[in-house]
Amino acid sequence: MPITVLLVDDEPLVRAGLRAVLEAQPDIEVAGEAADGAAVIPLVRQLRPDVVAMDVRMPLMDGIEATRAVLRTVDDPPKILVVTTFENDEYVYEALRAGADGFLLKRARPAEIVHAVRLVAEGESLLFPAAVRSLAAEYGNSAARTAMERAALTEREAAVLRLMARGLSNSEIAAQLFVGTETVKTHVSAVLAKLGARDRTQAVIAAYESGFVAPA
Amino acid sequence: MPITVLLVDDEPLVRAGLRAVLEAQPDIEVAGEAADGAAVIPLVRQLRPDVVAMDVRMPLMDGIEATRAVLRTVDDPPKILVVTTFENDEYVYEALRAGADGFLLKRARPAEIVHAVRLVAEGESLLFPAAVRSLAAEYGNSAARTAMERAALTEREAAVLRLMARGLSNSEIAAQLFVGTETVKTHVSAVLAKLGARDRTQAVIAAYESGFVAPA
DNA sequence: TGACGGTTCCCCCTCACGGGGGAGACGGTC
DNA sequence: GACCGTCTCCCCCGTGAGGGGGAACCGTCA
Repeated sequence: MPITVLLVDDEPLVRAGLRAVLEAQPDIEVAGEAADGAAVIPLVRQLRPDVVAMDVRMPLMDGIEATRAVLRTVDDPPKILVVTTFENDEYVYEALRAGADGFLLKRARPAEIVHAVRLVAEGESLLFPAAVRSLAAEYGNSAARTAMERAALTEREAAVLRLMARGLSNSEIAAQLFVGTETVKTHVSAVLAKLGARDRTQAVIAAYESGFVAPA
Repeated sequence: MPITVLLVDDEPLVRAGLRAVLEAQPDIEVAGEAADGAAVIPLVRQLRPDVVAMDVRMPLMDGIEATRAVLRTVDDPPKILVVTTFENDEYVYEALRAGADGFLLKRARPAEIVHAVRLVAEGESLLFPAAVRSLAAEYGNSAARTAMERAALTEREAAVLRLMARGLSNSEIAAQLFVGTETVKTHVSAVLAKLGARDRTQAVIAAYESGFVAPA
């Protein structure tokens, strides 16, 4: 029998995208959709999906509260796959602490999305960002890796570095993280100091060389 | 004949969503997709779409620059529909100033999305407030590679880019190549223009993503 | 209670960066 | 000869980046 999935996202476009990607698979079936966390519980009770693909950032009730609510009030709850746009979204960590089984980046390729759904359906839990990071680091060169490990970046600094490595300016990073540009500058300075980099270009190079971010 | 649309968004999920929504209409046809602004111009020339649905926030070349580039370099250009998550996204206003014909919120309902495409295709421009979102780069993004291939850097420009990708400043590159810093600046500007990069950091990212330089 | 690290934001300051021009020298091609 | 691309260098100019301070809030932990 197919894996049944409930899609929860406030953007119809994202729901349509997930539906298109998942329904192309013979073993996966989209059982229903919801536009907000508040609608999830009755739908889960009614449809009893195997997996809930849940956006973290939603109006009214976000993915964290919705995750908690589902796990608390439903017997034999579905696996919860948290969907997010940003790496290192602190909402994701909260959702994982709340009991979600894995997370999924919206920029993932269709094949990766399908893979993630199958994995959580089978009871595997997807790697935490930290695990992914250390895994990736094993493939980097050891000098850069140890530099990066010694760096011991905070969550916020790591998030800023990731966005730097995507070519974003300080003000763009600020918009992404919902903070002021002065705050971003503080984090950027901390990253540069910890990595021994003179400017953001050198920091991005270090990120690539250490495997902190990976090319194609 | 159907309205042909080119989708430009860095998130595969959003592209899939737009495609699903638009292709459900008999009079609309998705001619192609691109993950980054840098890939838009050749695709527009090749496919000659009626409408380009373009995300504003993209790595390497954002929707604003891409809009400018298309309008400047293509004869009989397509209508450009800017796609965004946030209302009041200053990027959207910039894109409209750059010559975009309308904008569209990602959280719009499918019917509204279809309506917007039909309207701009007919030559109407729509300017009601709304928004979308999206960001992030597709791993293994072919846009960077093709951008690099199309770039056709001269020997000198390639040499400068290699040194940029080692973290050298303009004056250090100048010393390394035994030329003046003004000369280096000229080459750097040429590299940025050819790669569609906004600054040296984005150029270095493109160099890594395209395999022009490889991590250790 | 107090210390501390992390996050947020503010000030002032300097300067390398990158865009906009222009220009001369060289070598090929038509 | 005229033309074009490449490489070299020059000017002015605005701004984003980054350093050096300081400060407030919060949770943790001793």
